[in-house]
Amino acid sequence: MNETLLNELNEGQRAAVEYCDGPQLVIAGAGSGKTRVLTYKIAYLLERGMNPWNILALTFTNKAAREMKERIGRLVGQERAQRLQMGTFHSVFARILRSEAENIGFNSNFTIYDQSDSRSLVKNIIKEMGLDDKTYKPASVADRISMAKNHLLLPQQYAVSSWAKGDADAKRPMVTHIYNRYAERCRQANAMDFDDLLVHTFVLLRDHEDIRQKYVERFQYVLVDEYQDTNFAQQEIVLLLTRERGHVCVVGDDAQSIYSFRGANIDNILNFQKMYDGSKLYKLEQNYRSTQLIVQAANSLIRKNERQIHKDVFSKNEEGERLTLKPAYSDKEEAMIVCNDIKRLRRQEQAEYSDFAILYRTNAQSRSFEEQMRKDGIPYRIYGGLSFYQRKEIKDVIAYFRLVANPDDEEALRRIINYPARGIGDTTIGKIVETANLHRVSLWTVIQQPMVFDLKLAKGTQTKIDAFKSMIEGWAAEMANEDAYVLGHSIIMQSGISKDIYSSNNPEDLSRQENLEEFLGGMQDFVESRREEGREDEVLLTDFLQEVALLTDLDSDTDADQPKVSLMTIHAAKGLEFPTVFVVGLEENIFPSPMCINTMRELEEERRLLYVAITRAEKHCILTCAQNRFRYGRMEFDTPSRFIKDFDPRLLRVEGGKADIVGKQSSSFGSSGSFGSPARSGISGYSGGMRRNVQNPRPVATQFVADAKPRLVPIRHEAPRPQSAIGNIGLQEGNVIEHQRFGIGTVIKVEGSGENTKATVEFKNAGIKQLLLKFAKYTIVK
DNA sequence: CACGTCACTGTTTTT
DNA sequence: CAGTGACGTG
Repeated sequence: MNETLLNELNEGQRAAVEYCDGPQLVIAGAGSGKTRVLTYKIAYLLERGMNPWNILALTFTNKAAREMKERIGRLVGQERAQRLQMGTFHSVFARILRSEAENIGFNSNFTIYDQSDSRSLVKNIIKEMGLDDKTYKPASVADRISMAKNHLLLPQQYAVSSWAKGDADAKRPMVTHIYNRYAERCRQANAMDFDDLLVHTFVLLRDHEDIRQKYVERFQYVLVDEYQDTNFAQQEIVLLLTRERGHVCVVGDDAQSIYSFRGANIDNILNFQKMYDGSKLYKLEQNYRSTQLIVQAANSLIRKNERQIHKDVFSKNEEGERLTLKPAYSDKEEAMIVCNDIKRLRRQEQAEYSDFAILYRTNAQSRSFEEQMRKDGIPYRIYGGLSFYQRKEIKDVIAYFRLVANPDDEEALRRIINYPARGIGDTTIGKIVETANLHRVSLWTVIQQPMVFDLKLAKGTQTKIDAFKSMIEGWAAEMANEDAYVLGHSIIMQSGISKDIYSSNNPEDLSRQENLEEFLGGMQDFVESRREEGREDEVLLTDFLQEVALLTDLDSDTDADQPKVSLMTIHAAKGLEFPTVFVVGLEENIFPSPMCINTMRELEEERRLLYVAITRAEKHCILTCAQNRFRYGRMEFDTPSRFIKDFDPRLLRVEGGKADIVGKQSSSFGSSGSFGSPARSGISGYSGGMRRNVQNPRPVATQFVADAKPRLVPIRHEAPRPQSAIGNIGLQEGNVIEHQRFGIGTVIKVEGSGENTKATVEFKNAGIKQLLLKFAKYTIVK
């Protein structure tokens, strides 16, 4: 088995897979089979006898983890693969923090604040402190706090650090106090933000040697994917887990480090070898993805960067064609050019719509393409942007859930205490907040015992609050008995949300109704899936919330519909590949982003971003730029991006004879490669809760079915199972089934008997699943 | 306290 | 052009 496995790798990959005795850095050029090395390495470790639960693999997205698990499962069997410890830093450590919560003064039901919760809390604090929100812009302050946490600077340390000095110089001396208050408020609310998941993990492991030992013991081998995009906190956590044994393998490509705005530090990968004594470096340089000319063009671009680990990425695929730059007069024309190319290539090369991706720097750029594609009848799917879970009606519902699970959750409480309107207004909330702050307790504590905290309210108001309080308490009491779907349904009905949303039929409300039903359907799926997987005891509202908090819509990708053109930001395209890639909006003021042109470091990151975009392409890579663009509600003039001159002009064809756009050789600040350059610093699991149509933030014309009278999905009290009870008799290997949600799949294995019969099924689109037949809803096709 | 209107402002990427 | 906040009215 070992041999077969290794034979499918090239020499460099194989060497990287086989070395397991010490710290290891794998620099994997774009398209060089990075994921392949990781999956085979894990399979190799398993084959050598390591237990799957002793292997920790940290990925950048949940989706990547899921896919990798799946691929490993094909190599070594699904049962073993399922027991691997695999996920994002955030999801893996959130789980650990829940089980260790008491050790750091939290309750295991803690809420995870998303970015908008954080910002809103920061904003409230700024207001309460009487600071001017022009000097203290909530978003920037929140970002700064986030950045501090990524560097493991706790409030006390922050206060005496160079950061606080910097704030003082910038006439914002109070940031440190805001940070301090923010941390206290999170604690009172039994809440952690995304960054806290890392900070608290670090503190937990640092301050509790016994606990650290426990996890060192558990995670005998640690692998980190996309290491170039880890931040200081993540680096330190990995170090705490691996420093003795040194069984750590990090994989990444410094040329693809594009998340510094999130605290990612390219030095992590550049300095890995200094951090771990005796570490070995492996380089993967053969690109299997793209044609030669695409690889060469990408190389010519990235050469202009100063800070990088040298490598020679090459391709032995066909030579292919040069990059093409297609200048347009306007953003509108840009969209037309792209759509026409899609139609043309589809005809010429019998390509599917799913073979195309349109990549842009900012989400806002998707608009003109959407419009054009709708006009042309081209099916498309937008990734990212305003996700399903960020929509108002969904966030409202989730806020109720959150409050029921964790009544101390301040942001959830503020959000819904008066939604739907129940006569508890700003004045009242202000009083509650004031009292809570005075006594350093949560808002809920005050509401529960108004006398104790001397909260004075009008009688009428007090009655309303009491009603609200008992409503929440009522649900909380049911939380352990009812599954998430049943409880969620009654919350939506009883809270008045459904009444509010279903009271009118204007188009906006109609779409809110659909979203709500979608969401409820997703909860139902969640509960049923877990039952089918034999996890009957993990179907509660708290389980659902934990799932949902860290889910992004990139994760819910399983819809098997027709092929569609993909539209997304370049950041979201990391790790993906497409036969044809359009990189659009190559203009100054967009790409590089005007926010990122002040330092060499920033500019180099923008250039890496373009590098990432280009290297997503397998066969065709087409760049576009527009001369005029509709922005801020007016037409604006743009010039072509400076990066265009960075390409070797022999590798870039400009359409329409505007050859002057490309450079003869490197020029100007930022594109200086070997010439004198300006001063620089240094050297320089469950597969997707919402499985349906959770995408496009703006309605897509085609998909709105005229459902005469949309109404809340009627509740089912007892999961009906006759269908499957009949169905599973005689189900055996090789059968093809059609599952209610997963679609068509082939039965690979049937085990157990009677009540507990379990089948392993490989679905065409949903991957491999284990189903408890008692609950599964399917019919046998063959 | 709720709701409507008006003016302003700010625009990057996301676990 | 949106999304937000301030302000006034019912």
